[in-house]
Amino acid sequence: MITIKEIARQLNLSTTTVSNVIHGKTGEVSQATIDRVERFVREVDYVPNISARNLATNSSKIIGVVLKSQTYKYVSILMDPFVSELISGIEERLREHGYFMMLYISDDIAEILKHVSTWNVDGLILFYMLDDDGIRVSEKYAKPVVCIDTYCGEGLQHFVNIGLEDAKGMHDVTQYLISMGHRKIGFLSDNNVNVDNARFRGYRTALREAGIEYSDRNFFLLRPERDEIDRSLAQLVEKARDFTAVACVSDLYAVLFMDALRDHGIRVPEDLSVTGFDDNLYARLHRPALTTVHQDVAARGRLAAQTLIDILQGNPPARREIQAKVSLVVRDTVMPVEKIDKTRSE
Amino acid sequence: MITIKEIARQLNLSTTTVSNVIHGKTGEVSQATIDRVERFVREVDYVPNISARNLATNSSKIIGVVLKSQTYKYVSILMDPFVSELISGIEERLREHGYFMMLYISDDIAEILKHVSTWNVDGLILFYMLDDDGIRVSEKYAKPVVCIDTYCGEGLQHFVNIGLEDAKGMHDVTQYLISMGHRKIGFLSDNNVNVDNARFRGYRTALREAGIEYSDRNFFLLRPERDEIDRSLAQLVEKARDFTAVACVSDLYAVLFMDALRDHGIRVPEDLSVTGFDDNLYARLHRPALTTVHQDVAARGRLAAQTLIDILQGNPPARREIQAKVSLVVRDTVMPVEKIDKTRSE
DNA sequence: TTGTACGCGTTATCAA
DNA sequence: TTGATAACGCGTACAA
Repeated sequence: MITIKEIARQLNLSTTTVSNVIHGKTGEVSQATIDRVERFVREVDYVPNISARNLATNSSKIIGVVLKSQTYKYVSILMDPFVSELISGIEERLREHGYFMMLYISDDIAEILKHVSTWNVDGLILFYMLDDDGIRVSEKYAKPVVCIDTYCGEGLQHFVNIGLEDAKGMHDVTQYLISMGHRKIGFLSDNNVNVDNARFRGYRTALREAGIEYSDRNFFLLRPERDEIDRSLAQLVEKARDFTAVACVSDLYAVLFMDALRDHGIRVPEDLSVTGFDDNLYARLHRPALTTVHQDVAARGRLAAQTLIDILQGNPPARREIQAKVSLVVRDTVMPVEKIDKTRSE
Repeated sequence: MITIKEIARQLNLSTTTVSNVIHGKTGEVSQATIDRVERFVREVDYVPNISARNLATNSSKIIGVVLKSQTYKYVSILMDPFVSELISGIEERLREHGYFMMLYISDDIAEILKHVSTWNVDGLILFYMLDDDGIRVSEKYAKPVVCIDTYCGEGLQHFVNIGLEDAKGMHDVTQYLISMGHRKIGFLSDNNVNVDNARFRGYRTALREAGIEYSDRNFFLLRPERDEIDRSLAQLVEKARDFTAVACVSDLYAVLFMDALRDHGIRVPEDLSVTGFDDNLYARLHRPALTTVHQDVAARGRLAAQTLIDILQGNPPARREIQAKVSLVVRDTVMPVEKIDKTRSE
């Protein structure tokens, strides 16, 4: 691998001049030398040594993408289609701007912070980090941080969050169910904090606006742990017999729930209407195709990366909370309630 | 961030001694200083600067994972569940051994090679690279390379490939179809080279062993391009009326095909038996659940990473071609042919 | 317009 | 048992 020093020697120039030409600081270099250097650099296929450059500039061109490894739903968090799509968007935008992505998958915040500082990472993108972890990062780490789907509480004032219209999306899809005549509408999730809570609030608001009463029985709480999920689904299927529709917090849960329903002889949408949230591959591949709330995940990834790059270049966004748009996608899992009552098998 | 030099100054020692203690080269250091240094290092939370270390050792702890971005099937190659799972396996094993993963997604081999040499990457994992690209990498790049699903031809003698029992898997599932009485069995794929060709050969072998004749009409060639796929699927559905079973080259295609069948009123498995290959989430989530060939993708990712680490530590594997095991998974998309004949709706 | 010389943090080779 | 000191390749202030 050829070095700047060697190029300078062969061209009978100083390393400064060569370096200046390579970096386009050609204000004080004669056109003749510029040409000479540029031609030679191309010829010998010069590639800078990033380690040396990082050492000299006290920076890296690395953006750390931090994922918590703990997950019930998949073997690895990388297998969550949401995460994959997000990363693909982040990666694309970072690459366009000459940054590199380093993935940190761990539950141990201390370990992550160690890596981040050994590599002298220029900025961080955090995904779905809970409040206290975020605060620990924020204390130890002075560089720009962009979060995704993290409802940043106090103490994270200098974080930027790339959120989503969670409440609006769930409100719209619930309202759609109501417009189809449904009044006994359940909400299915595995928790009720952060993103899930925002979606729940959208659901509640839609009910309230329509004058429909809510009770705790409406909450379909799924236990997602590997050895609990089947039993939990079976219970929720039984519970569903008292409802005409269930709005699920995610497409994955909607699909799992629909399959459980089918296994117990309850047809979707003839016996029960079901909706999802996210509009990922599951929603599109499943039959009947899922009525759901669309979000453009890759675009959010790009947005997160872009926001971080902007901050690094001295252009912080106007607001600390950015919300990406959602839209309702009507497919085949919702039926008007009058038809349901007619065909109901019980 | 505290440096070795600073530690040495505060402790009234030389950087050499501090560095030696940190690296456990304590053969020639007194116990007293060892303790003193170790305590201090822990106290000030010393973290090495990787850039400086890489510069000094002329190596990095980075493994490059190279993916070709070109893909019809997904927005980004990262969204292929196979790729996600593979990466998760690679990442896990690399992290366990103190290596870091850097993802390179591009179609431009030259660009990838440039990145690889700027970062002074210690080794490379290539996924599904075609022969000529592999050769170009091999020429410019002297460090260890492990391929995944790349049928390495000549000129890639120093590459190791982590393959799969593709032929055996397809042979077994085809044989299973035959054992259920099927004789009119199609093979669905979008090409017939490399992995797909190996699977095709397994299919052919099973037919031959059973004395079943094969003609080009048996090949269900899918056009996967975004604006072609629907028409292509419709044609294949029509074609399927002359068959009792179709063995698909992948779960994704099996699922897409089954949905197209359903949309055209052909039931699976009552009217047509369908099988897949890979046993990913699609196969498990789809209803009817897909009969398919199981492979443990994450395990292959770990194996690839482990093989590369072994090579880096001076323990190259005995064989250049390693084949991971597969096994048949019987679920609900295959029916004995006699039942099909009875219920056939045409 | 070009060149010299030093610092970045670490490792490694010697010498003490 | 420990310590100077020279690399590693690059960027840059300052000098010429």
